[in-house]
Amino acid sequence: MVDNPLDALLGYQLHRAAATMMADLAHSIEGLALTRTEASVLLLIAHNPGVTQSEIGRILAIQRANMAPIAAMLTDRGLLKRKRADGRSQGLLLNRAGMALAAELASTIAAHESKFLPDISLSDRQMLVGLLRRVWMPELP
Amino acid sequence: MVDNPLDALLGYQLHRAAATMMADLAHSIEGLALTRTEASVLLLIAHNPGVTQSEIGRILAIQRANMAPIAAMLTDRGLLKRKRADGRSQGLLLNRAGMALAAELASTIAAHESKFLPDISLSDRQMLVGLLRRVWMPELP
DNA sequence: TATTGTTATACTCTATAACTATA
DNA sequence: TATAGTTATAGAGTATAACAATA
Repeated sequence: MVDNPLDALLGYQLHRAAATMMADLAHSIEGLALTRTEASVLLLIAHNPGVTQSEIGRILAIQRANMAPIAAMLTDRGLLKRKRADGRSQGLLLNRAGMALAAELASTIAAHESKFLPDISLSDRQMLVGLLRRVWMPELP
Repeated sequence: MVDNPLDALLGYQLHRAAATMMADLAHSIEGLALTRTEASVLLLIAHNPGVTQSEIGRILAIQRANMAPIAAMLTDRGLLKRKRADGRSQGLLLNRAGMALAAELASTIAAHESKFLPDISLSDRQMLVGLLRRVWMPELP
């Protein structure tokens, strides 16, 4: 039997758990022809009509430079429209097709989420989510 | 204020927390001239002298195809030697330089780990690690 | 000066297919 | 047939630098 010295490390467990869920998510949404990153952007716009690319990037930790092709791709697919905010920035809004896809995406994600830790209580799950938030947002409560 | 609909999702929090710790780890070990993946392989060999590439891959979820250049790189750097097990497989063993680097790596990782969730109790931390293990190893207790 | 959007580019990690040699 | 190691290749995500237009 092989001894895995990484097994007790928070970082290792985070890496394996995240990789597992991200791979499952990618597979779950491939029928929607979205990558994980594109899907996260679509959902954020759905909940925040008029948000700009730079704002999305700051919230989701996506570089401005990497947001450009994502926004262009979603626009080309007819999922969102751009509305000039000022001369240099433009708010993003889902159109009808984008809203429909976002709704389908949300239910797909809910099904995906429910596959993991199905036996845990809701309060334990929320505690877990709160602890993970503190890993990358150490300043907040 | 922007509403992030992903914030309550286990998958999203795992992704952000893992990305944060993996970026910090990569930075922490860059002085050792190791990538995260190479570092994990080095530690596994240190704790399991004679382990084969395929075994390492199965334990750490690294494709056999991706193990080959990692093992070759560690060999070229004079950190490990290969010992023929049977005609097709070979056990990996650290030599003196590899053991010294593995020891330095272990203490670097310990310092890195202690930076995250410093205010949590040991038992809470172990509970968190155990929950994460259940995310990707759903069959085990 | 700082910010927005953009293009180009490179690197890491991961995934798949195919091949050989051996069991 | 199955497994070990290897090579080649491609995709996703991420990172940096630079630029024009605007604030």
